[in-house]
Amino acid sequence: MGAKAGTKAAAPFPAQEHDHGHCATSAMDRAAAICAARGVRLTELRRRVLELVWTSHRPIGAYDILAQLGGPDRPAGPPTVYRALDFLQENGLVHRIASLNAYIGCPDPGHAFAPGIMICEECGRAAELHDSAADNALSRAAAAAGFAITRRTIEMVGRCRDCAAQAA
Amino acid sequence: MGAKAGTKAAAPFPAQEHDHGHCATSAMDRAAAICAARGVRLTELRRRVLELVWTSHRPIGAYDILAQLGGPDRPAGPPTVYRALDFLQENGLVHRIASLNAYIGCPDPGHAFAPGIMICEECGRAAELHDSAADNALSRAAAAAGFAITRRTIEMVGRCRDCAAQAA
DNA sequence: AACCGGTATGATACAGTATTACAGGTCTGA
DNA sequence: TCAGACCTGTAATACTGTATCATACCGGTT
Ligand SMILES: [Zn+2]
Ligand SMILES: [Zn+2]
Ligand SMILES: [Zn+2]
Ligand SMILES: [Zn+2]
Repeated sequence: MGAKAGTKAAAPFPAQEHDHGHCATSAMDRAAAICAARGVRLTELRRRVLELVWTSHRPIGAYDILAQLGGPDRPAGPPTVYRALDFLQENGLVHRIASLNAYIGCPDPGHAFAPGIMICEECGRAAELHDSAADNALSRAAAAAGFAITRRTIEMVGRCRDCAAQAA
Repeated sequence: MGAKAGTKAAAPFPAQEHDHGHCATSAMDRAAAICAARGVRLTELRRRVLELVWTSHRPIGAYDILAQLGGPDRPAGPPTVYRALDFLQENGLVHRIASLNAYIGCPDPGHAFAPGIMICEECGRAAELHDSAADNALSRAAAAAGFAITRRTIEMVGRCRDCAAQAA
């Protein structure tokens, strides 16, 4: 049951045993295309940071990225990674997760509205949730309180389908 | 549509010119009642921290509280205020706002589910939003993705009714 | 080629937020 | 009273993010 989905709605959490190399390379391809279309530069540094974000489906902290950027011998400075992350966020290629102080690659850059983020406390993976019914309900409720939303953050912690199945 | 609300739904943002002393003292009264009912101790330190949180409807940072706890001469240590804030959160008396690293007093302790938080970028005030339709829509959408929510964070930045009226 | 403005990166220092570890104090019930 | 749980103080440290200034790169112009 669950996903009745008239829409294609790519499975939010990928299968446990998937070809993650494909996730990563296709994310890099999409990023290159988007940057080209926007006329912004996906430099070597930004590419490396994005690759590090995409090493798994688990959110990664800025300082974890930092530690892997220059090797243990020649560490980079914090601004280096924060600037790259800012660039990637501005172009919708990564999302920041406020409740974790961490970053996750966006599997579908270009979506208009900020997605909800589901975080599995079992396996540590995070995935996006897009649902117009929930968006609309929230907007309506805020509007009823006289509040006009300009940005929002929705982060959910819980248990993903795979981990629930494994526990049973 | 929107808030059909069979519930009373107190106005989320208080009027600009309200008797805020009343907000604060009634919050302290509710806190005392809740702690008594739960058999936990609302100590002097915890009471002072809660009062500082309630000095306005604007979220306040832990270090702002810290600075006001012992005067500028004898500042308290960070664990002092963090422990008090942890206690207040556990008992539902304050909420943490992840996107601001700040804390806000809960005007209605005891509500079962975590509220959404509306943050006005104009006046800086924050208020809770409770809406069962939005809650349900989000829960349904997550369930459709096979995700079971145990905690959630919903934070909205925008413009409150008062500030919108003032701008017009 | 030499120049130039805009953009990106490097490097250092610092600010802001939160936790760990340990010691000492206070309350409460047996 | 005494033991044990709970609460607070203090110091040190870890984690997260910015400010500042200097240098390097890139693309277009002369
Ligand atoms: Zn993958
Ligand atoms: Zn999981
Ligand atoms: Zn008030
Ligand atoms: Zn406002």
